Amino acid sequence: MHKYSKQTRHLLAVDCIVFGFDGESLKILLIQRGFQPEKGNWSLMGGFVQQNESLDQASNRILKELTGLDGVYLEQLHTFGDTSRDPIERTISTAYFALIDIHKYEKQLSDDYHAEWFPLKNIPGLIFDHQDMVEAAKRRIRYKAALHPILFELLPDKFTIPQLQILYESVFNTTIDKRNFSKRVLATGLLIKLSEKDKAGSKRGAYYYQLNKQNYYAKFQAFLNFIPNPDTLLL
Amino acid sequence: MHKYSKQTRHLLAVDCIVFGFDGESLKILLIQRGFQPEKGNWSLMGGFVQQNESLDQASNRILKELTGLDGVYLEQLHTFGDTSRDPIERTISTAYFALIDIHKYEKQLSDDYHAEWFPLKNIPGLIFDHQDMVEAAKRRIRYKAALHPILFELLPDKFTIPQLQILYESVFNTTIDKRNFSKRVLATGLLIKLSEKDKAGSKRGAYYYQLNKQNYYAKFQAFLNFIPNPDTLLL
DNA sequence: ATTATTAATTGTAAAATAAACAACAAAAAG
DNA sequence: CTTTTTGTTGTTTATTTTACAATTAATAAT
Repeated sequence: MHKYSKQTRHLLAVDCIVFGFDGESLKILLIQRGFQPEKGNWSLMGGFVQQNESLDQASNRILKELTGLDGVYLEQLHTFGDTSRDPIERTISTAYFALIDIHKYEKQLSDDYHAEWFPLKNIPGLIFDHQDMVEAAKRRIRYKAALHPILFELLPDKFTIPQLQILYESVFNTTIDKRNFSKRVLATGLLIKLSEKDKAGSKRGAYYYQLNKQNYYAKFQAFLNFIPNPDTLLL
Repeated sequence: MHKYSKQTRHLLAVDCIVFGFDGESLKILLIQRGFQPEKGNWSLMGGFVQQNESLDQASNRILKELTGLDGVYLEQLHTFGDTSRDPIERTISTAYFALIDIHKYEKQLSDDYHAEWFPLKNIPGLIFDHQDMVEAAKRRIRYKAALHPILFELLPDKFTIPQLQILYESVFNTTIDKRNFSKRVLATGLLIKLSEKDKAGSKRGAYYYQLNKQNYYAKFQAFLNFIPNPDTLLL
């Protein structure tokens, strides 16, 4: 039942870039495409948008179907609409990126699905324009993480400050002074110190911290660096 | 010739939020929708994506068809994909935002087209989810302008520092100290002082400035505030 | 011609923030 | 008990940001 009867209709897809952190480096999740063309080649998790679902619903559904991941941080990135991006038939694709705690789903991913993690610095050739999507996602995650505390989504519920620092250093490909880093993150008021220690990484052990969820939401938007007195802004 | 033969096809639209600045307040451009449903009601500039054009091409074409605007700053904002956003038939729409010098096109817009400028603080009811799109565009322009010098796109080729300040103050809905503001913008190295003055706004007259295009592109990406030593980053 | 008015231009001191820098503590291994 | 390894903490300096007001240039008014 086409009401706008004269208009062309298009194929619409969703592709998901899933970031994970294993304590050493930032990785993304890839699968081998299960159908022609490019069957067997590495690909992002993608699929077509159905008639009765929103883009957000489609991205969640596709991610779950292909990896089992559910209820994770998922955010729309960009829509890729070049006419020849899919050589078979024109398809517009909206890319989403996800941030997950890599260990939380490790077993599930390798047992039930055939997804594999690849370090960002060593990504195989990807189908179509998926390489562009990954690049855009890398830029976005850096951009956003420079202003908002989203990287906590990549860590387990309990984490240590050295772990957090390694994460930041690997996302931004830099090194940060230990003293200044911990001063800085503790000053945000986002962390709650636990009495328990993580003994895995060192002899002495490092204290676990948890996110203060309340402050997390409250401070998520505090970022306008260029503008003086951001508190006086009517947002 | 449908190669992915089993898949549903969708209507795809593009909607453009055009921002302009008249020296006093930030405004957006609206038109009265020319066809049913909602004919005659205020709407963003929108249209359907054709088979043989990319999204970027579609947004440029639609903007030109409906307003005559060509070659302006246009950037993809977000894709709105709720199933019921268009009550007639499901349509996914990718929103773009544009920044233009309002005076440059003032006559053209009112003579040849029936577009009208509305101050951001006084926008009429809009069709469909266009209000959401405008809100998202406002957030994006603030976000981006806090980090990148995009607001210059809203000004004429020659502008004065007081004009620039009013623009920033109106985008961020705040007030800024004159001395600190001019120190700050001049320190960016983005401005070239001209010998000519603008006598319109005051008796004394304010010097015109121009953008230093080279520095503009070079410094556009300099923003990573959270991260120390951004120069050492491998981008 | 003098004075009044208006908006543009410019500098400095104080405060806040960020950067540089190293010693000590805790626990395990030997 | 000594060594080794990694976690934790503080101070000084430099840089950046903020707060704050007098002067200048031009026109308008008398």
